[in-house]
Amino acid sequence: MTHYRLNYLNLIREMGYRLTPQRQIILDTICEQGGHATAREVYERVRQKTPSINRATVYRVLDFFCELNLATKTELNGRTLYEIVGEEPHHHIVCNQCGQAAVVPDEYFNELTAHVWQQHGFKAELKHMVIAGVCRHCQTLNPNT
Amino acid sequence: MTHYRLNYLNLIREMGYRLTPQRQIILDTICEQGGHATAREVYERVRQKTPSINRATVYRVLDFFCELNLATKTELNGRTLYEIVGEEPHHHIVCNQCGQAAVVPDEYFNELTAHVWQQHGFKAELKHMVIAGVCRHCQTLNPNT
DNA sequence: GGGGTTGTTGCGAAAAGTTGCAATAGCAAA
DNA sequence: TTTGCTATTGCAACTTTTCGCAACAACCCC
Ligand SMILES: [Mn+2]
Ligand SMILES: [Mn+2]
Ligand SMILES: [Zn+2]
Ligand SMILES: [Zn+2]
Repeated sequence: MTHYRLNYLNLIREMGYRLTPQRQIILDTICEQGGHATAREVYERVRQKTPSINRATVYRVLDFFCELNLATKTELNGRTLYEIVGEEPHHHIVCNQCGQAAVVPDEYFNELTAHVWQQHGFKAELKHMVIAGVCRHCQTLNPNT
Repeated sequence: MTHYRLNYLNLIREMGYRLTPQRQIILDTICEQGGHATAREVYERVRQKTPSINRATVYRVLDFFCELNLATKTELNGRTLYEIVGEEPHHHIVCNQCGQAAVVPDEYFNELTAHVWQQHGFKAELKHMVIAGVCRHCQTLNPNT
């Protein structure tokens, strides 16, 4: 949140990009929101503070943050969600039936990362994965299929 | 391809859904296309055969196929791609730098599936995952970062 | 502080994707 | 073959996302 703000703003300039007020406002907005937010939610909040900011700018800045690995963009339950990247990357399991989402740690992917590295020399950079399936609760409710 | 056609068409009816000409045409079109196809590509091809088919129908049928696990919908390199599901599920590794995509087998995900099962009682149903990262080639070209 | 370079923004319009609703047409049953 | 039920489609309007381009403004240098 506020903690990362300075680091992130510095990062932008260190990478040779310009630190515009739009980028600062949008960054702050995502941080305030906390957790996942849609482009629409970010835009609505942003325009309340600064109505002059254009919708296209919000989309472009969100993509820009993803490019810098400062945020992630993920499809979850049919919604496209943005989230600020913290120190520890995390991922989600999402139930196909009830839609409930839970967090899972990055370590679950260690073996997968090892496989693609050994077999393909591919350096996986897993940011914000979504694992679809059926949660414990829905399995007991619906023990067929 | 043609091989699956009958099975798929039967599946639709066995599940209690209606076998409409639109669904057959769209299924054939994805099969002909082979591999990944965007909604737009499918729509363009479909309308050449049968211009009366509406764009909304194409989107709805594509979603319908995904619902039945007859197809998958995946974001890859900024494009939303549909693909017919074959006997063996497969996944992809995609290079963030050059965009090259390769196929990886389902077994790479076995440990991940085991983790979420043991820790969360979650039954993962991995269909068509995309693992982002840097391919071998781009690593040698660009050994920084 | 003023000036030049060029990355970014706002704007308008187009493209992509979604939705509600009335008309159509599968398909099962008679 | 005909009939009835209702899932599915086409249509049109709507929302969401993208794009090209001219105007703007960070940032660097003097
Ligand atoms: Mn998350
Ligand atoms: Mn594929
Ligand atoms: Zn559930
Ligand atoms: Zn590459």
